[in-house]
Amino acid sequence: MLKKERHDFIMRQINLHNRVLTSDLVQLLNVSEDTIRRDLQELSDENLLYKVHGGALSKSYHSTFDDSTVYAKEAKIIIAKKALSLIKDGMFILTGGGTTIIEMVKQLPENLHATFFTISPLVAVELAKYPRIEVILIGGLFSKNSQITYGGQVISQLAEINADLCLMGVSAIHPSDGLTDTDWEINQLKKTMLSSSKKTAVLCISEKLNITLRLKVAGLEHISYLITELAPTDDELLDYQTKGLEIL
Amino acid sequence: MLKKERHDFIMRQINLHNRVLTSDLVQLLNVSEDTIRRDLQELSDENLLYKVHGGALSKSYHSTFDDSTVYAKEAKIIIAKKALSLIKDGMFILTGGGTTIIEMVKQLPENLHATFFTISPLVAVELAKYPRIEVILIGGLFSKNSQITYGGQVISQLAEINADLCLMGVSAIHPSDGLTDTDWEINQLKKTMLSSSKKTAVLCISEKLNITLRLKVAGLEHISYLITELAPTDDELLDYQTKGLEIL
DNA sequence: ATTTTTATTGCAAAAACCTGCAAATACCCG
DNA sequence: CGGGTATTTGCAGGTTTTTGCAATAAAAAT
Repeated sequence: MLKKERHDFIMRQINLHNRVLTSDLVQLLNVSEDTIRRDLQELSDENLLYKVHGGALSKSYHSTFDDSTVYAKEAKIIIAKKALSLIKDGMFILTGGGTTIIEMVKQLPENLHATFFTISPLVAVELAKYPRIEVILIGGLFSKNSQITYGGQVISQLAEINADLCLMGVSAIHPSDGLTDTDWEINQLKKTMLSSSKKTAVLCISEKLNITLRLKVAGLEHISYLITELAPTDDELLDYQTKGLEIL
Repeated sequence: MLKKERHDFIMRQINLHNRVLTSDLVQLLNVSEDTIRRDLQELSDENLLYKVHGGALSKSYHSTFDDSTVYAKEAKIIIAKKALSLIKDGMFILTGGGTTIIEMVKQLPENLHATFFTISPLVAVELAKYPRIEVILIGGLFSKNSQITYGGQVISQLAEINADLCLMGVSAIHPSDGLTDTDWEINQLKKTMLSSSKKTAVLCISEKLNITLRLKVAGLEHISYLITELAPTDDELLDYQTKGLEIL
């Protein structure tokens, strides 16, 4: 293998996973550690990556996407980890958009083998980093605010899907009012997503609990799992425990 | 064996495998290393391949990702500005993916009023920043390599569109061989895009000129505009000027 | 504090490269 | 046809690049 090809390979790995380990590259490329280290050094000299002990990191990831930009990131990672327990190899999974979902996607196990349907381009891009995941992006009008596709075309495509699990972020959830939202289009969309999946998990940080908005999406009886960053026994979740959904 | 034949052989190897090793060529062509080296040097001088230590690489196989580098970014901005002259208020525009297209989108006038169809989530996200642009993301299978949607669903949706203008990046273009590519799915896609638009503009940095890849997308007669970073009168473009397309 | 892992440095062998040169071949023109 | 010129090719040599190894330093991990 030519050196330039090795460099390209390394950069591809970095762009894909945002990081790369020296030891992995040694195996993958079948050369000595020294060679890899020198490659990383050269790429680092060219400002293409950020070299650290043990490997290298994507430059863009660390300069532009600062951790602080994602609100409540800690909480979202906890939620993501819980959601993972619902995901099994071979599943058909439908996801919405939103930062919580994206955070979850980033936590997926490297070798998960599954099929994802999504209405979020950003989720699709994240999912594409996993070699064994098949990604189907549902197209249609693109919403500037929520960065997801919506509208009749999306809904009619969703209607044809029958997923094992739907992972959905929400704007508001309430013990008796259920899921609610403010945007009519998004509302329609979420209803359709619910009916296109055998089970639905709602991912939601605790500050969205006990809020009711204008438009009703669905009652809690249509939700299978509620996932927050709190312990399932937390006081704040008491009111939800009797509603027939499983709290993670 | 004649020198020209050797050159052709080498170019075939390159177009086929995207790379070639000096040592392999020595064996295959049964000549000395020096001869091969000289051949590669000459082909490199003619801008037909990319010479590296140990062999040579296809120029089109410049791995897609290098956004932190300013690699050809200047050129892409020039291209983008030229492309803008084709875009008018009220148009229906179809775009592919790729860094050149994204760069172009970033240069759009703030208040452009138009409808964009795209198969690239990243392009959609960029377009969504413009308040008066309507964005329709065409959904389907999502390609991990090229970060665009593809497959039957995309094609059948494209078939229903009739855009005023199609803006397309390319892998390779050649005066007589026209547009070519390496991936069959992408190939199908591009063909459909061409037939879904009244006019087509090809955006392409000059290093992709005069390259032929395995699969034919379309002859130059199906292209309306060729946009590179070079002046329309540049020598490198001479061969294209007689082909009935407009060079910007 | 000790062990393990990862980095750095210098070195040497192998591979690839370049330059100049000369033999062989092809080409041109009277 | 034949002599002169130009091109092509392989070779000899010296140079550069690449790569793995060993010894040592530095950083994590325990």
